[in-house]
Amino acid sequence: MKYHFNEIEEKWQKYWAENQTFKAKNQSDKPKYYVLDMFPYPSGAGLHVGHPLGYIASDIYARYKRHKGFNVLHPQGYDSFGLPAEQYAIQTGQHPAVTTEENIKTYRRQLDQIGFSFDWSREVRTSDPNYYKWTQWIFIQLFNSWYNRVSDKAESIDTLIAIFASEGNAKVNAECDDDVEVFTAENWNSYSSEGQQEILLKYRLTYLAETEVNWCPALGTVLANDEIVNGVSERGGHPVIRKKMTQWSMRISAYAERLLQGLNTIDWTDSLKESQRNWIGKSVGASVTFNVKGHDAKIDVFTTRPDTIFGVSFMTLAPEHELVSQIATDEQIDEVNAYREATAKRSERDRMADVKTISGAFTGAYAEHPFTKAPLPIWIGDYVLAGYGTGAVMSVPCGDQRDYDFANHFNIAIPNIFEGIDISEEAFGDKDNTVITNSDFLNGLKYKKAVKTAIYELEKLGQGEGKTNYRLRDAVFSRQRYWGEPFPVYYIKGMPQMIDAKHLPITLPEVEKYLPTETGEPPLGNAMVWAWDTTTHTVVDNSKINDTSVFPLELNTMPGWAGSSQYFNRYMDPENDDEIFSRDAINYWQQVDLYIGGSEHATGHLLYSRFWQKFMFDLGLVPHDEFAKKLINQGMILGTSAFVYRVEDQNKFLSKGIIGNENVLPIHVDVSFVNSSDELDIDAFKNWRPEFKNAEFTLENGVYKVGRDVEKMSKSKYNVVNPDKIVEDYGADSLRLYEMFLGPLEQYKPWNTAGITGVHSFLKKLWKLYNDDNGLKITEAVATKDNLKTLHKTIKKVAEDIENFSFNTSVSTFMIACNELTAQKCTSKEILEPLLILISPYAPHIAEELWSQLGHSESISTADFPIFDASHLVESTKNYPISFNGKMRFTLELSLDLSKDDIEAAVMADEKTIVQLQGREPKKVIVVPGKIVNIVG
RNA sequence: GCUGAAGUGGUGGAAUUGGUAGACACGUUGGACUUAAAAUCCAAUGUCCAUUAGGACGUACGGGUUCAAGUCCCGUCUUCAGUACCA
Repeated sequence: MKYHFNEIEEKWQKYWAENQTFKAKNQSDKPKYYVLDMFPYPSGAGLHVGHPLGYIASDIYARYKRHKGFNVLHPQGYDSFGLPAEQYAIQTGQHPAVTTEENIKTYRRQLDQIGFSFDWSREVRTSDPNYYKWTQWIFIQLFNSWYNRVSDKAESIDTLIAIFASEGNAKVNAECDDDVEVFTAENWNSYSSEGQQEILLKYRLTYLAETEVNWCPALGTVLANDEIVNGVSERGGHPVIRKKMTQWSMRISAYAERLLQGLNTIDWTDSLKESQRNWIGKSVGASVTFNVKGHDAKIDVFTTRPDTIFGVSFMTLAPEHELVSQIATDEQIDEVNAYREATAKRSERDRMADVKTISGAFTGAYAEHPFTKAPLPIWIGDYVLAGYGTGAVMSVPCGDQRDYDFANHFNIAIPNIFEGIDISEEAFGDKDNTVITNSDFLNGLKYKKAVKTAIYELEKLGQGEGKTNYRLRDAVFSRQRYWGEPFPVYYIKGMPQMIDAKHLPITLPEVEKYLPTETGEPPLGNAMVWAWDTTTHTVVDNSKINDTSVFPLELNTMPGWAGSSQYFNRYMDPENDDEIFSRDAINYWQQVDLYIGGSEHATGHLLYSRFWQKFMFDLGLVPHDEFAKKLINQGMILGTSAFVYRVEDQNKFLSKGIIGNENVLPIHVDVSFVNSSDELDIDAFKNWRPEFKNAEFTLENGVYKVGRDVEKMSKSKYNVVNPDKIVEDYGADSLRLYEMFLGPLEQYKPWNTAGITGVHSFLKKLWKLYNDDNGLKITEAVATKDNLKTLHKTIKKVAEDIENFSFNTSVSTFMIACNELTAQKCTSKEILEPLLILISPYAPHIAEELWSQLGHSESISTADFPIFDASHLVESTKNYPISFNGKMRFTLELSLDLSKDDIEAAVMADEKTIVQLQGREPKKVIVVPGKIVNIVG
């Protein structure tokens, strides 16, 4: 019988689906294990060979864990809200739900043909109302919570209201807006309901506030910081400007310290943890208050170097700083305004690109040094960012290069406070190797002591205190889009009200157009039925709005990360209509044991999810405040693009090797037109596009050679390789093995279809090990010593590889085992049966087929992983004399229960001692004459 | 600039973590089978010297530790990724 992979794979995929082989139960005698993939956004282009890489790895691990006796949860779903479906809808009028459904079908077909062991009965889709009901529910929980710094966790807003009503807010230590005023219990009780709501909004974990946001005019929406790359939008690369808008925000900053500390408790990659640490951006220092001369105004600054307080010679404010217009003098106001306008016009990108040019303006005002009372000129400059710290700095030119350059440029004094340091050329930024001088009470102190002393003195003066600052900003949660979760929010007199959770979900309304309205409202402004009736608790026609019982609903929708911030918990109990998940389900599955996904989500999804998980932990909903114990970043599979070279202004193409001094333009050409020797199929190319129909080619050695380059796989680069084709030609098992064989999981590596013949011929050889022309050739023959050795070294290596996620090397191990057993003419069932179990996580279809041929009626996935027996690896005693540097050296490979002392004694007695074999694991003893150097193993 | 990862044949990559560098695969070359091609199988394949036997060199570069270094230490260079006027 021949290896008909297409038939075999179809057969077993059908079998798995019909028998629900991989359905996980929410209780079991077995230990649980939760393996999760980052769920995909179902794009219209379908999957390319790069997408399944992580899924294959997690599938291998999940199948391995099943063999190892675990009850494995391995679900999959779709992150199905998002921009592309909406933009397609804008262009075509097609409802995003329709395109999304189509795309999901394609994805599902493509995923199924690779043979994943997903439990599809637990599928979730973020755009499904039964799912986003719970996204809305969490939003309501966040709205109804505040962050108590004393207990260091989120608490119900009711506890805060009780405190306000009994003692006011003076003693409350909460994470809240900066501008809350102090009030007493009497004040509170005298406020109107709206007044109270307005105050509470400043404390809630999700709040409505006028914030400066990243506005992308081309996309017509705001973006979170992590959605902006190099000053342009991550999607589409459109310019982004700063704009003030009223938006929902998430008070993630309340969790900054816990998000930072939590990193120490989870097994995630160092680079990813480092990214999150940088994003959170903790810095320890002090806040210092400077009085402005002749004004009531005070300037608060944050500094990490309070020890350099006597080196301050001026102040710099961000141009956008709110004090600027107040304090600028009449003489300077024109210059100041001109400068502010000039910087406002510059886009984020310009400002980032142009960091070398020093610019600024003098406000004419002076601040007062807290200790010396000396006047300090107040400048504005765009090197100070409005969005970081307080948007103002105390400038210490001798200790900070930017302040130094600014002072130099505008001829401001540069006092030196570092003993014996020359600052005539540049600032001195090193904090550890000097002593402070010219600094009154700090004279003679070193950095650490000076910082403490400075903070102590500032506190005594009431003009400063020790402070920790975080770069992490609150996350904007409103998007001016159609295809996202609607907020469960309506407005009474402009104040947001939550819809009671029992009336969820609030489903997306139908709209005629997916664009913003003519008045600039978000797309939901086009909806005709989008008002909340508080008597019937239903969404009703807008015309019924009367501001007594029917009110307008929120027009924004939630951002892409809303739906992905809790999906991993929902998989535990996805059908539950009464709760987000049952207590039993979460207590059973606890948290994700292994999460595999791309590192591009480091500061987005992975940070927001940790935030929501911690919040849900505070509410007592989940047993762990980290959602994923271990996380692995799979690398990306890159495409190998091909180029043809067109002579400038002509329809002539030069083969790669003969390009001389001509000006040629490289053009991406579809990789399917090129063979493995980089030769172009000229006819296919000519038929590709009309403009190439009459193209002329200059060949080398009779062929046209293309150029090659490794790039990200993308439609526009014509380097996409479709897994459908690979599965058709070589089978899913070959695809799975080859993706693993390509290299280490975490690494970025180029795809090269040519190499797949290696793993494919391995599968054919494997098949032949079990079958010949007469059918199955397995016998009950007793395994030979060599057979057993091959099997057990394979068991050992494969188990180690899977535990270490070194899937690439196990593929080699299988090939070696297969070759060895073929050479040994092994037909023994005793060997070949366990071998199948080893291979089945990697190549499940062929393993299932051969397994059933061996007479099993149950799926191979129910089989136990073979047990490793080291005794089969034991060699007869060997004694290798190796000449080294004129000395004799021995490497004894042995297996023994002898202690190190026994070996030592034996070797010391006689250099050529042969130690009798007695035990299990082989050991290697490195010996030089008279001395044991090392015992390995 | 800072942070992190990495640098091994023509190529993708192994190397039990200090113990025979280049496993395994692709590619290339030669051979077998075939009318022929495909498929399959066999052999060779780090570089240099040598007819052979064999020898020398070799893991980005320069030093060091060690009986022993791709692996550890110091310095230099290069590449990739993230981040960036963060006070």
